[in-house]
Amino acid sequence: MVTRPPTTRECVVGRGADGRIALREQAEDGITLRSHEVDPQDWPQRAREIEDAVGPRWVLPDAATWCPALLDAGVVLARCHDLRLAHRILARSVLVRDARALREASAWETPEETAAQDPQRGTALFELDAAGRTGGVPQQIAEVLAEHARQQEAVAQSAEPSRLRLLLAAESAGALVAAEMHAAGIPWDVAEHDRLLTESLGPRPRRDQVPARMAEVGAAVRAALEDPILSLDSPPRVLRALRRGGIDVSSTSQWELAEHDHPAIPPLLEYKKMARLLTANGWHWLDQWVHEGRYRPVYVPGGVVTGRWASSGGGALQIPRRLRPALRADPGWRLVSADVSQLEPRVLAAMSGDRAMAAAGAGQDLYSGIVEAGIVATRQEAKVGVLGALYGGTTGDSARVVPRLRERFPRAMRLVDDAAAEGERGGIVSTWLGRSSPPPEEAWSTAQRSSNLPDAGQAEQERARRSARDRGRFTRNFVVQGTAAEWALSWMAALRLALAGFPAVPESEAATPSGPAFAPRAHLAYFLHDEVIVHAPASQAEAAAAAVREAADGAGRLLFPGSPVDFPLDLQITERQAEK
DNA sequence: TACGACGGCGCG
DNA sequence: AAAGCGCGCCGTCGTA
Repeated sequence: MVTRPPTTRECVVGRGADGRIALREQAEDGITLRSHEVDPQDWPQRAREIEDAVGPRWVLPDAATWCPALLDAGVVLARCHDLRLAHRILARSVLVRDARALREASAWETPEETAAQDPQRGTALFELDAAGRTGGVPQQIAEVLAEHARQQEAVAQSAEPSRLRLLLAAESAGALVAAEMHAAGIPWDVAEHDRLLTESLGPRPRRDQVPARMAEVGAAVRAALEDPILSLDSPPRVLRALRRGGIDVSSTSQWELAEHDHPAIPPLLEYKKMARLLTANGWHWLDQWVHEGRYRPVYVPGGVVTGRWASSGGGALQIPRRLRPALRADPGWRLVSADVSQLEPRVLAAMSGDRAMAAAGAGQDLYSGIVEAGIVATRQEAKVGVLGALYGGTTGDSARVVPRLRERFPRAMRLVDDAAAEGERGGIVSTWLGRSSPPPEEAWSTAQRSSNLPDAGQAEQERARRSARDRGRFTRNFVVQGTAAEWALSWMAALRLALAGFPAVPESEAATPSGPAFAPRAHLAYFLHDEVIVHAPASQAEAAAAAVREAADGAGRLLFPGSPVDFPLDLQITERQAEK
């Protein structure tokens, strides 16, 4: 029997005395092996040494605070535990049997998301607020260690330690990915973007002027409505003008406008499209968010209650499809773009163990599979029905199709129906790995209770029932959307590690500094719920594509061992994104 | 003048 | 076409 000396598994990071950075290297069982402090200017180098020598799990107060400076110095951490994100999950997961200690550590209860980040701002490691905290969470090493201990205890005593560990690892990997993607940026072709804008709107006008084509189209609307000074940017005024012109609409939304036949309608719809493009992704956006050929949005991991990412500034999750051609690889590089087909219904099939639903999607388009199984007549019906099942559709086609799905996919439908019922009762639901939905607000519960009292009026009862159904639709979707987010995080986490193992390509292939810490190798560049884009040297594109596929298979096996559900990808290697 | 609500629309 | 879920961002408008 050989006893090996304990090896470092974790390195806890915080602030020490006199502005120094404190490190605690710990063994598997939490025993401290080494405790030291470094000066801030030595920190990236020391982190690199520890990373290379040990490859620990880095326990960080908040990866969003710590990673930028490390990445600036070219240091990439392979694994971390983000205490801020983990706290949010554990403090309200129903799998945690006793979350009191966590909830009492109120300094870790931070707002849902960070403020929009000024893209010009530097990445100073520490900007202390009045309470001596950075990024809203405590940084002092003693408090960092205390929180880490609370979290480990909470997980160990939970009903499902292994699931929660997976969730926290995935969430933390996501935090690293977000920091790295922000540092790397998305390769963006400014000239192509400008060309698309000019094509649609006319050439870039002088400051605050309306682009020429847009002005023409606006003039056509005013002429058709015989209102020469009408402001088209004010829905109420446009609505009044439309009604004066004899067009009976109740709003100015495009789908309602599209139903009417009037000479003002086509130019108005076109104007609205143009205005949207100009204000959301026009030249001003380009100036603000794209620098040196890179678009750097601010991702907010865990920013949505379901666990999806949000974004803050730059509109990372809303890039219009028509601008996709501006996404272009560097010369000699490629974009490896992949999205998962019907991620949410597949996740539902897997988590519910619904074999019929798994079979419908096996190796093919899930909606077509539903048609082939004779459940509905058309792919469109299948899609509307499935979306209705996931979102709680009660009208039109989905109301007609959902009962048929309930008959043929009873286990899948029971899972979402149960989640809805739980939500309507005011209960809490959880994702596959244990992220729990927020409890109802106090006002909601009060309204539900009072509507049950004998003297409650008809209107009050109806209002309460409607808000119960609203909440039911939220919890119905929460379990699926949240589990899909977990699948996507697992996918990215595996992919990230695989790409980090790619060799750096020779200098000649590295046209522009690229990738995490600007190593010239394939790296993640974009993520959107069920889609990733890898920016890869041409020589690594095929290998990156294989890694994307393997990571997707791996995510399925990790979350749903033994499940027959597959997660097929639509994958393309291109120099420029297609418009789609 | 500042700010939140809201309409509208982009994304999954 | 939207519907049924989750977002962010822009501009307007009413109110403080």
